Amino acid sequence: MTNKEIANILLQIAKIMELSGKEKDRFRIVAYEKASQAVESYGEDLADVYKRGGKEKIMEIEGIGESIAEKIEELIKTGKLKYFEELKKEVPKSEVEFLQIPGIGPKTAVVIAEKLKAKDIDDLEKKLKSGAADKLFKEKTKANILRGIEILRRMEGRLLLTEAMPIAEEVVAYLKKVPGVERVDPVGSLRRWKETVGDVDLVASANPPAGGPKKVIEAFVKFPKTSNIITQGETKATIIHKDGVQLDLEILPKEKYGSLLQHFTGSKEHNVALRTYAVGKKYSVSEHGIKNPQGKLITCATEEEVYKTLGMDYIEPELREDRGEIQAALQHQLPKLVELKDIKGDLHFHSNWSDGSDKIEDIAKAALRAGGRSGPEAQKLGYEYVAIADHSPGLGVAQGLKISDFDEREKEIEEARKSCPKIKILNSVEVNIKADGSLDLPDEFLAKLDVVTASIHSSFFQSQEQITKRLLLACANPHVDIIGHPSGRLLGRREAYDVDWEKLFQAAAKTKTALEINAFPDRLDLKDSLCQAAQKQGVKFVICTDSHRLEHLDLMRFGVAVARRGWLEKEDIWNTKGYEELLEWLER
DNA sequence: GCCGTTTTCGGCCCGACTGTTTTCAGTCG
Repeated sequence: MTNKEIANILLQIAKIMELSGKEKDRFRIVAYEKASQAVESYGEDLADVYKRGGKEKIMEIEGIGESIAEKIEELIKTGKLKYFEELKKEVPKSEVEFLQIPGIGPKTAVVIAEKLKAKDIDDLEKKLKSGAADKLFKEKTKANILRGIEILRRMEGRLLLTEAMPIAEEVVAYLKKVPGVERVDPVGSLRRWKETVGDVDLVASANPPAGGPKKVIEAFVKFPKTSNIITQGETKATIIHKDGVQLDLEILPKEKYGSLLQHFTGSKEHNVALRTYAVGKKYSVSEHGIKNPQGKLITCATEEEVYKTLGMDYIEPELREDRGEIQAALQHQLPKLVELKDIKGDLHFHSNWSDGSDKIEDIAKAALRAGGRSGPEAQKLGYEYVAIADHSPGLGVAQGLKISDFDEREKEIEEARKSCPKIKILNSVEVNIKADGSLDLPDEFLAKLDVVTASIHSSFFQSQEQITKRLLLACANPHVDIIGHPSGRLLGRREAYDVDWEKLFQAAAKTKTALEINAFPDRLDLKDSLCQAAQKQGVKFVICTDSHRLEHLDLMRFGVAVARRGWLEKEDIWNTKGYEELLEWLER
């Protein structure tokens, strides 16, 4: 039973309690919701935690007490939960389904099921459109529900961060040129660099003399790539970008900008935790400011003031997920997060020898020139090194190289080294970890290479035992330096393979094998919460782009974002080291 | 149900918007 499955059952319990209306204590419901979130974002599999320390160990997780720990125990042991099975009988399945529709809460869900007798969302939509629901809902409510259904269907394909960010940046750049605009900031999950986002939310402040909020809104809806204006008010507007993304802009008053920016950035969980802490200190935090114990409202023009007023260090947006950042901010123990400018090289680039599209010399020049940085920095800072890591023979689909090909390729690397002496070109491979855990290149050959990344590209659905064994064998191989995309997940397409993370982290730490944070858009693998868990075990990382084209070098910032969300510092990451120090690690 | 430098009992974040029952319940972020 995975954390996700356990979390889902806990959430279902909360929903059924709400729907049945029998549970008068709403905090009991909230407790299940919180526990669900705690389980879902927990870095290690609870089944493993249970194996190590039983129920008591599970109770150590914030938000899980004795009662819920017992339920988790039953789920892990039997795969079932009697309490849940009984509870499910209390409400029809359709009601739980209706709750997914934005704008519909428990009360309305019950009305839809009992009075309208809708069987499912499709049936509900039909009844709303045919007029069968007219007695129950007036026009606006009907339209509201239909819109909710549409949003739900669109939500099924949330945007990848790597798709949403460039759109947001383009709009921000556009708005910054509008007269009177002082500040523009992306907010929400986008500002926290979460791996997927729903809509693109932006906030801005404007100077009245130049026309004020209204003028800015007018400019916003005229953004050249607008396909549709949904709403346009005095201070707020929503447009649809021509490639289908919804963009929201809200103009905020300057004097409260900090409080509002903080509020809209979230996460919800972070804000709840922040407010809860504040209450303990007799403060009250809202988007309008902070009421001190004397009842005086302190307005915050900057986010820094918000945290400072509460006696905390400033918390970077990437950390605002309620994973201990508030406690750390109070104790001045927040990590100094790694930054893009710390990255000194990329260790995962596919050339046209395998499935990449570029010559080695061109890769070297591009890495030297831009070094994964876009914008003004790109001109100044280049990488010190880049590793050409083509696929090994086993990967037929990606034109993996035979040993003789690698020898040929080495000649081209030598030539590129001569024509491009300012950057170190490392002779590398992304070698396959086969189903039995062996590698598809012999050790004698791997020994000749500068750096070796080992990755799983086949037999994804083996048992946890099998998969873990493969990864442990790869770590134990003295020639393997990096485990590539350790979980194998593809966002929106494939679940991670089933790994015993605890064991992998221990092995990686012991053998000084780095885990890759793969910056490719639908990977972002190892994911943030696992990075955090691994770092605690002493694991080191590399952040690599897995580039197949020159422009993929720019993806580095998304890998860095994952590392930052995983609380990683410069010291945790090998490719922040200069070439000499990198060699020391590689020759360990 | 969870949790504790005020507490093992008695709290649990806060405010805005929406539709409509026109004074507030329901939902959201």
